[in-house]
Amino acid sequence: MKYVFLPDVNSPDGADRHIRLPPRFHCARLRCVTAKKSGPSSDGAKQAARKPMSLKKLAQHLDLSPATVSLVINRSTVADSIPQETKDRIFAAARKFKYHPNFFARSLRTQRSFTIGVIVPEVSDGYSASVMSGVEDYLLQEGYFYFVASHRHRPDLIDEYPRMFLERSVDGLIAVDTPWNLNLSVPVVTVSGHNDVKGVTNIALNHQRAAEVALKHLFHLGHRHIAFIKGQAFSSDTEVRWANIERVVSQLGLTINPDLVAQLEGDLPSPQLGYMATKMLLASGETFSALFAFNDISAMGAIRALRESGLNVPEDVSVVGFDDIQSAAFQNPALTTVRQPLREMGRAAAEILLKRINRPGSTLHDKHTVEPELVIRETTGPAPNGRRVASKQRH
Amino acid sequence: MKYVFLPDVNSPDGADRHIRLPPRFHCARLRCVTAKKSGPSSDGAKQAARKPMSLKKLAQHLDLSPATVSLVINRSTVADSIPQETKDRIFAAARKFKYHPNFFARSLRTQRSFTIGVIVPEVSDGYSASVMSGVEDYLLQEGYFYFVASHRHRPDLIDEYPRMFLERSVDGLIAVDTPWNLNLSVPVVTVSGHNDVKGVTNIALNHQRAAEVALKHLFHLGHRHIAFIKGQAFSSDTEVRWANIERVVSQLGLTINPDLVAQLEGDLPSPQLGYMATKMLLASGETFSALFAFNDISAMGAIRALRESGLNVPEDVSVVGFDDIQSAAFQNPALTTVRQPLREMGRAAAEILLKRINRPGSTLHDKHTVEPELVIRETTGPAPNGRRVASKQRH
DNA sequence: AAGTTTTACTAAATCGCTTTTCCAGAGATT
DNA sequence: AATCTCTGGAAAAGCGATTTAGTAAAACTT
Repeated sequence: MKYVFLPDVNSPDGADRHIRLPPRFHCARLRCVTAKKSGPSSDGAKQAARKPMSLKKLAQHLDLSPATVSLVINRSTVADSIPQETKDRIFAAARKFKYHPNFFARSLRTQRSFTIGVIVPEVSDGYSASVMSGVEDYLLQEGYFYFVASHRHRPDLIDEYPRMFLERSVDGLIAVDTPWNLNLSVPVVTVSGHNDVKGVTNIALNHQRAAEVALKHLFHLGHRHIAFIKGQAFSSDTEVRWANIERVVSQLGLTINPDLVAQLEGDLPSPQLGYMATKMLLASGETFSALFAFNDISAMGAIRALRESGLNVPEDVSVVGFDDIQSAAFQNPALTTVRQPLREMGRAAAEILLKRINRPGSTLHDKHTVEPELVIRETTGPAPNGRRVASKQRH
Repeated sequence: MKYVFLPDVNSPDGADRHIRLPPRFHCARLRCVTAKKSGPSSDGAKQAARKPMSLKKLAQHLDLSPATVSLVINRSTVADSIPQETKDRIFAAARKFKYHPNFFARSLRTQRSFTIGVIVPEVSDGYSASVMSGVEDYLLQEGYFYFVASHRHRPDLIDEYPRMFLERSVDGLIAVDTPWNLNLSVPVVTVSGHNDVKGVTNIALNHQRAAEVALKHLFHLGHRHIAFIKGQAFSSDTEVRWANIERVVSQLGLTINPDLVAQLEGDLPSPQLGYMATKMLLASGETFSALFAFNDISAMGAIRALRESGLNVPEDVSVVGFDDIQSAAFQNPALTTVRQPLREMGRAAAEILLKRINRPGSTLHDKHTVEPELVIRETTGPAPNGRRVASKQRH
């Protein structure tokens, strides 16, 4: 991706890094003005014929000062002394002329944009999209809009986008599943944040509980040899989730066989990664009757790999996914998985963020925990009686 | 969802419909000012210590006028006569003080926001998300940001959101799979738009070709009795796609059995809809060896319904989906489907939109067609020899 | 030497709104 | 009668840029 720099012809290298302008800003304006001068409504008849109503013109028409009109429209307490009749006149005129306050003028004045920035790994992956859906829900309801940017795990973009958001004067930021260590001048909320940054609230799953529900479910079904697919290093949850798995495994009196732990490698949002990890698991020659994948996508790949090795799911191997993305339910067989309430997490993020923006003084917790839920579908079943379990057919 | 109205205490009913403000705008400001006055940096030490550098202060520091600094920074041709040395000084100071032009001030002046609005049925569904991914790609690259709003097929929101976007002074709009009949003052591009609106470019699939590749594929595999799942009435593609299917079917010398046509009902983004449609198809008692679904999601539900009736895919019934959303490839068996290049469609939409915004005079085509691609995976196979074909087991 | 360009800038007018401060007149109170 | 308090507004100072229209001095022409 190309950055948004101006054509950098003469200035010393990097001199304008802090002055990033939208490209061709100046030129665009020039063109616009020129066009207007050359012919007010020559051919571009589509453009709004007359300029939109402004406060000043409205006031003029009403024979009042802009101040009065503004105060009334904004329902300032200062306008309490204005008689209802005048107020009615003002509202009527506003409606008649379809008056809308200019957003930029008002934001310029008030230093508030009612806009927040959302940064995600990739808009089109199910995880981010579900979170965003919740974020949007709350924000629009509260009169805020939001910008989205996908960093695709590129460290430079993870740095750049928040900066660009700030240049656009967002009132706050939400970072979803994104490494975060910036300390910005606006409130920030992370969803499944990686690091604990002071002052930013993190919306996180109760990972202890997540590991428990998944592993106890498998345990109760009789599984004792469980394989694992760990997440990539860049994913926020990898570490904490693994720590909790280890804890719960030992609580159950089991041990983790290091040969039955595979790791996702690479940044594709594709089951391919889980497929390859599972191939490695199978190649280890170790036996297992259950597999706990890092996420639903990798679980799907895992199932495919198992099938190809002649193993049935769940008869021979049970598989548990993580997240409960939409397509988890649509699998054949439908995926048993640990549901993260992604939508609610997004909603909570938005809610907490707005609270911080609008009540800067309020006591803030830097953690907000949500509970997972085991969704038992069709990929888990009783452990086979020690007979047919996964292991490479080494004749 | 609640609308973004101000508490409407005194004004005549509806009087402020045209004056929608972000909620609590006035109050928020008041609070902010009050807080500042009561103690400049009392406890909220987190807030930016000093105000960000402004053009005026920068100019003052440089002993130049704001005009000069602005001209240099914007690389106006008017600044051509300024000696390089002075320019260097300006850039150096800008960098030193981390000067960023205030976005609102500049937008207020230039009437450009470098922001566009995107309206989709729902952010978290795979279709919209893929398109958005392409849109984002191009927009961010060009220095634009975008707002997103999901209308969830609510007619009031389909009306309201574009209006709200305009109040925010977006430079243009993209509507994805959304009924559209507004004629706005800014350029609009639709993706899979329903209606032809004059002046708006529609990015559409070559549906003729889509029907051809899918049906010819099935035809060549020997399928002669094909069932169909039609889309919901609210979906943009339903009509045109169906018309093309009819055409291609007759070109192939086949006929459509009305009993083998089911329609998706309801607005869930869930395979449930396809499942039910398929149940109806099976209940009709008519035989079919192939099913062409309206989209991948419904195809997934269809496969489940077929399985439950003891029919294997693709041995007994071949299934073709539509869209090629991400999870299509992750199915077991992986879904054969007609791929819409959603990401590219989004990218094209953004590109065309920006072209319109920046070159209002340029000749515009109100259609941009993209080509589908048949992705043959595992849900289609040769037609069974007239023996085992789908039909309800009516003993 | 006078006129013309060029160079190197600046003044000032917006853009459209918010919000504090002020003010004149009317009515109420002492 | 003098003072005080409401009423009903208006003036004006910004917010932070962009951009047109100059302008004084220097350099160059003729």
